[in-house]
Amino acid sequence: MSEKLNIQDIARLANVSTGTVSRVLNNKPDVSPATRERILRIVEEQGYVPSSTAIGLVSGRSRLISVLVPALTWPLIPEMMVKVAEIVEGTPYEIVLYSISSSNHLSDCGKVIDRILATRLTAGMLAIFPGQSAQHLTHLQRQGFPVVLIDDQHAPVEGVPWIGADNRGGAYEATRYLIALGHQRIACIQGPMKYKVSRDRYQGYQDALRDAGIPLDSVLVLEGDFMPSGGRQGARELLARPKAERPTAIFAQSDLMAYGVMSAAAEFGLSIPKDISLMGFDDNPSSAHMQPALTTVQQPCTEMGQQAIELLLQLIEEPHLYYRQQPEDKKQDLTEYAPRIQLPTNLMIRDTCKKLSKRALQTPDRHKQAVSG
Amino acid sequence: MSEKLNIQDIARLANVSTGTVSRVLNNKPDVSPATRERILRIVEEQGYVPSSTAIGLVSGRSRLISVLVPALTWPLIPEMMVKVAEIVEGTPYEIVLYSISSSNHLSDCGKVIDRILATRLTAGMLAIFPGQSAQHLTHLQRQGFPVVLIDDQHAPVEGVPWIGADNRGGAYEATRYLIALGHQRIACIQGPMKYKVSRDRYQGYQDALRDAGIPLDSVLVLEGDFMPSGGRQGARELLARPKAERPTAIFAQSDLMAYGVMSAAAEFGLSIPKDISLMGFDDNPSSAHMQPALTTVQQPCTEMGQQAIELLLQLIEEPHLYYRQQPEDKKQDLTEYAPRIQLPTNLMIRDTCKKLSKRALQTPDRHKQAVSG
DNA sequence: CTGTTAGCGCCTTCAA
DNA sequence: TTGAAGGCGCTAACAG
Repeated sequence: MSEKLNIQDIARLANVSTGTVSRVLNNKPDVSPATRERILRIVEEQGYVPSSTAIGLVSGRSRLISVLVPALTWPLIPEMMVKVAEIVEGTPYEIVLYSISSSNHLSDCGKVIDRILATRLTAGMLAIFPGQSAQHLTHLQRQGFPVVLIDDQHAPVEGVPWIGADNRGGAYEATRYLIALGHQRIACIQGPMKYKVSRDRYQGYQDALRDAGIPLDSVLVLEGDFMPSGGRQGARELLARPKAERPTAIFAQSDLMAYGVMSAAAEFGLSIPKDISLMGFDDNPSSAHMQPALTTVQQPCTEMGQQAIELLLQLIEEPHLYYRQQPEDKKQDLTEYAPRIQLPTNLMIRDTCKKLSKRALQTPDRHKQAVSG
Repeated sequence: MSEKLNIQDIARLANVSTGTVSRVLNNKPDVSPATRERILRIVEEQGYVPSSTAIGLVSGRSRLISVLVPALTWPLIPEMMVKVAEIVEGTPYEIVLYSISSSNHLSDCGKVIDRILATRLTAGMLAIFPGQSAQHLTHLQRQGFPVVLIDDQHAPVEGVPWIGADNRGGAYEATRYLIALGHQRIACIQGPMKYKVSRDRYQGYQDALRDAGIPLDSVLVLEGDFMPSGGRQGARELLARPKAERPTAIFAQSDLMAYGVMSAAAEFGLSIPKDISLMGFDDNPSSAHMQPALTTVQQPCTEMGQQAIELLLQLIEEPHLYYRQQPEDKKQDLTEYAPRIQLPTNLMIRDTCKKLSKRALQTPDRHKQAVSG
């Protein structure tokens, strides 16, 4: 127990060779039941656990999985990690955590990734919201190193398995809900439009308006930064307008921005949802605890984490299901089999959206009602 | 680049033996500058990175560090992890994440820990808020496996390095602040008293009242569960009382419970801080975004993470600084050198506490003013 | 200064 | 069904 024992010690104790012990440990056939039994008993008694390092060296495969995350403090990352960790725990694998903090400049980030590949310490990688690093990752994949991406900033890349949320659908549903509540002047505070996620959510917003026959009013669309300050700033701009030009609802494309909207509303002495309705996006854990509780679109964090890690494990364990050996090319090809999984979001109706009273409805066209989607 | 090359390939390319390459790689002396230069160049050119697995096997030491965390979704854990990850990134070590989810029953947890020790996959362990598992950990430490604890549920154990926050001091300062604002009827919604953290915070509350000459009123002290529902329930009980018996301030011993208090206040149509002041504890990231922004006691997450991981790295790299070989005993002893580090908290004054208007002051004794601490 | 050799703990042929 | 032997990639003596 105290002094670490090795396979030879077990072999000696069982009066067999190390080869036999190894076979038992790896559930290989061709071992007599009696011998197997005896060895197993001794292993148990001695609390022997094989050195994963040695196994890694000799077998050439690793039982470690890289998980690359942006700052752990970023909303929803912990939610995903919980599920990922839970699933990995049920396997012989362990998670090696690589955190791309903001302080790592891009160059470092590339180095980190190169090192991950070079050392071959891990058997594969799950990259969550890799941002700028996404490009480096496709490189890994092309070298035959299994990578799965959970991303929302970029469109899926050829050949790299990709998991994401249906941001367009979520925004569509959220906007449609606001419309159903009677809102027509619905402002949209976007994220940075360089990100696919922002464009997708904006698209959903646009589509819902269009399907309801509400003309898009560009003065109601502002670009934010996904952070509270961006939401606050956008809301201030919106709320400073004369009442007739003010939106009756604000759709903040992230919960953090919604928090900023709430504080701006307080500044203006406006009450949510009485004076103005508010919709968020993400469903950060704290959103349910806001006063009033934030109505928002829940990202399927758990499912994304689960799908992604299960896919990665499969890529690692059964690469033949996905990779094809290119006869004339030295590299492997996953192109045609790279899964793209887009998971549905979930509208969380809480207390920040209110049915618009009749008298507030004063737009010319209101002949259509949204039903599609 | 594509086919992984080993130290022999480099040796061949440089026309030297593997021994020499190894010496260069490990910065050993006794290599001619010219040779060293040449080898380094080739290593660089080829993008060669030694196999950490092989190094681990031959040297008997690991470059992996276990970090044991409760659910990553628990408040403040990500904040600590960020700093831990950042520091580890500057070392040759990597983080292996073990998440003790609530689904793991205690038995499993013990198994996880036993396995960590048995496989010797990692060189040491940082355990953050290990809860019930703390007992298993002392066991590890005793086997000569470096462990550092960040804990608040239990008193430091003999021989196990321990990092914590000054919960008593934080609660003392918070209570004193409320008193300075003129509050005398200050309710305290505690965490479960089986935890040291709850007792410590309660002690701080008590001490501050005592030092201010305010008698402790037990009807103002309720036990909660650190969760929003506990805070809500406690606040409902408090706020349902006739106004004269109601507290003028509530000290919730966690931010989550403070959120519950906020929702209870809203139910009662009470405004914070106009009608009642509220103090939290922890400073969850979202607390600054609450409406109104929550005044609370900030836990030194970053510092705790930093101190803990730096200590652990030192224990791993320079065990002689801490361990003494016991001549007659097979085990090592760290008892007398186990550091106990208690870090100060930080009062974050925001918008949920208000100076009590004079007319509300109607208690008999108000002769002392708190100044100690 | 540099090459050679013997393992680290294990798995995997190849014989027996 | 089992044992013996040869590495996996690297480091650490020990020679030269």
